[in-house]
Amino acid sequence: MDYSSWVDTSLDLNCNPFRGHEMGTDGFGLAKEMDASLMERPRKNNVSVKEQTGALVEELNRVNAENKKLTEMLTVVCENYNALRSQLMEYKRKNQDIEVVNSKKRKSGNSSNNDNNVDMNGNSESSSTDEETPKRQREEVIKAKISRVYVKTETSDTSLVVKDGYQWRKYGQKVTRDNPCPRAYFKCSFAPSCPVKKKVQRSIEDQSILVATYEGEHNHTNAAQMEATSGSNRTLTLGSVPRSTSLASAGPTINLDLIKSKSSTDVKTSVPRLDAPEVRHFLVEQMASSLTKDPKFTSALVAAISGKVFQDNQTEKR
DNA sequence: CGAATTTGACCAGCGC
DNA sequence: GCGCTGGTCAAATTCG
Repeated sequence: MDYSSWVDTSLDLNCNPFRGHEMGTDGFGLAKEMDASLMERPRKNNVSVKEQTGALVEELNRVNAENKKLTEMLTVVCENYNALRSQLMEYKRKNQDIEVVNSKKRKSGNSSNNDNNVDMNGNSESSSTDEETPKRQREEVIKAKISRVYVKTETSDTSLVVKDGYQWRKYGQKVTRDNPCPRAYFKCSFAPSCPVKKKVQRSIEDQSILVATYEGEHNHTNAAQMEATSGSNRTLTLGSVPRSTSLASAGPTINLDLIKSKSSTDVKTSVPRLDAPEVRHFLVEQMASSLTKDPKFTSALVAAISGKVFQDNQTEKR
């Protein structure tokens, strides 16, 4: 059975490791169990309504327990992620200091695609005491807000499109020296005044991975935030430019806003509230759509309903 | 027909 | 100064 389409909303959480058979790691074992119980129900003609109600209540309790467990696991995952991230920040900062000393000769404005020399605190290192024009200062501010996102795609997919919830207009494409795959240049077209640019190029090591480099900060709200509740967009981006470096699977990605967290001390404030009504609503919709998209679930539902109807007809005739 | 994309030309920065 | 390279512009083309 292919549950891959369900993985999207379950975040790969194995919510119920105790139920062994065929559960996989999709976190939707419960749905399948309900499914099975629905299938069984018509056969149990002698089961009274009371017993059925009791079973349903029991099932509901299990759903609640599982939901609680999922929430707890999600919280733990978020906490672990934050801890790891702050460690990574610390490590990068230390590396940065060393690298800056080694590369003082380099001009500050020369940042190629493979240049990882970006201060995560939003400060661009400049050792020169030259007078700086406002234009140059502005450029440095923009360049300081650089983030990179890795998106895994199908190798057959030749388009350089990274769905991140924003609207982009392609304004150029170039083959660069260090990578035979062309690099595409995008500008944010959601707001005319938005200064954010995006470069997308396939990774030279793994051509199935798209490397999207964001420059600048959006000065408007995210289009995905507006579309999220409609359920049409499977990408949930909370906040502005995704600051995190993520290796997403082919398909939907969940980008968490990390740009506002300048230090590890305020990391918690940047984590989206999982109990926020918007997020809950979105998750519920995604889960519902995941269920309805599965043909086996719908066919089982149809079988269960028709079985129930058939059963009712039989009892009425008696 | 308007919007989006493509693509060759152009420009600026850098190294030699 | 010249060539190379990355980035941007804008006319041409394609697409919905």
